[in-house]
Amino acid sequence: MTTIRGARERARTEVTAAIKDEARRQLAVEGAAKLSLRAVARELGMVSSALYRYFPSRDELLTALIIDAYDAIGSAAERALATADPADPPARWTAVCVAARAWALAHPHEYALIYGSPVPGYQAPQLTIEPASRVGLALISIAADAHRADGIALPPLSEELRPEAQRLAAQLAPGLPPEVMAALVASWAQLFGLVSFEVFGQFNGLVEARDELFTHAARRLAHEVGLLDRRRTP
Amino acid sequence: MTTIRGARERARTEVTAAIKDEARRQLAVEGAAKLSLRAVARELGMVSSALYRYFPSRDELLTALIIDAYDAIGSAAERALATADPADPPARWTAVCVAARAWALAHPHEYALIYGSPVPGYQAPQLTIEPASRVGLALISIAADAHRADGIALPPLSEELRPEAQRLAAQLAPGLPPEVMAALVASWAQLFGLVSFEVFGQFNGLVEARDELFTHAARRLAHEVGLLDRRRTP
DNA sequence: GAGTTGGGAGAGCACTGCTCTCGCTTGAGA
DNA sequence: TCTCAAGCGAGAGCAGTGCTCTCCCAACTC
Repeated sequence: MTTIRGARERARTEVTAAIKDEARRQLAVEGAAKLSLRAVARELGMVSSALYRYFPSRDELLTALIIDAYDAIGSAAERALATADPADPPARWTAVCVAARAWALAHPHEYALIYGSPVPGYQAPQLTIEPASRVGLALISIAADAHRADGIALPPLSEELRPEAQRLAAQLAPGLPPEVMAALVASWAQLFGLVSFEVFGQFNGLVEARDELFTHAARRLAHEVGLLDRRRTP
Repeated sequence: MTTIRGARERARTEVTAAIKDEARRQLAVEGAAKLSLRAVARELGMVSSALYRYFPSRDELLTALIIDAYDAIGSAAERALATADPADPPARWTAVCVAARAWALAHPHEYALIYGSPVPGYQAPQLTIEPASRVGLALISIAADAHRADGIALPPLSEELRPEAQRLAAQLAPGLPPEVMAALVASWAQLFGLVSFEVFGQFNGLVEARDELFTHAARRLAHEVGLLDRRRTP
């Protein structure tokens, strides 16, 4: 599909990328709320109205940045998963958690864009839900692999929660016990609670040894979804 | 200290409260980013510059709302703690969690103000850290009470994390084992991860039985900090 | 009662998102 | 090859924003 496109089309994708890059730059400095279309245009040497040829509104620009951010943290997680020891599920789990946290700490404003307060009046379009699920899917795949290899057993769920967990398991990881599925969804949210507290400054002046606390918590989460450390329990 | 103040002073506190109320109203409708000083003033029948007699800037108004929000969710948690069965630590824990979640779902924009992305360029002033810790302190007190009553034993921490946990325990709950303290801090962040995912729409189109998932996760968190259900393990 | 202070009104500045119109340039079809 | 619609940048303009400054009246203090 790398046909030689016309100059116009090529220019369009280049300008679009330049706008996103500059917007990301301003995002990193000032945060989403202060991201200004006019300032982006100014920095790019164009007039603000010209920018509307590429993004119909400020919200659309933000949506593009949101999708890119989801993809960035998602691929960071997937890269960590690919390089971790396939035979050590807890290590794979913590590797993904650590990678997600590292990306968040390196890109706090982009992280805030996707895991902070949703932009006012803004409804996440269908387009974002697929990239948004990549980290979660990485976590699920770890549990699914571990379950295929050794089986995972967790205490049974309550009557009220089991059907939901079964539905989710059927949808996302057929064969995975509902108990594991429920633990996965909860752990997924809890993981980002840990990251958000750190990125958003909730630990400021309270927790110092954040690396250690995070890896400790990530390991406990792995235990919570039933991933057992073979080195301890062979 | 309820001395009869002059008309001026009384008017000042009344107008200040009216401004905050109207701001909160607009916050609930549009969200923090669209909260406009001019709109608040307009709605109150005053001119925008007059509002600056009460709040030196938009950020100061937001800070006031933030403190109020922290106090609101904090007192909701404390109320839940006060009415729960004192002899049942896991029940006390889940009661506090459920109360915090209920407040968040009822006041999503105020919740976003305090647990979402920090307002751009905004540094939380010292004033906010005390009200911000009320929910956390409620959780800590549950574990401290349970530890005093029955003792809590958890697996030992790593060498790297123990000193930090000991420091935190000495500062916040003298006598509490560092293992419990570390679990508390992590659970505190994880709790708000669950709430944030729900409030910010991360569960949209994925998780339906949110009440059940949340109470399940809250119970697991209680277990994680070492609160044992006596009815199951007498 | 005189003087100080608090606070509302209004104009104004620099900025924002967004629209609309006016041209120039590009590229596809006749 | 020529034509003509589509793409796109420039500029002006609108309604809104946070914030400042000046003016002036009313309230409180001495």
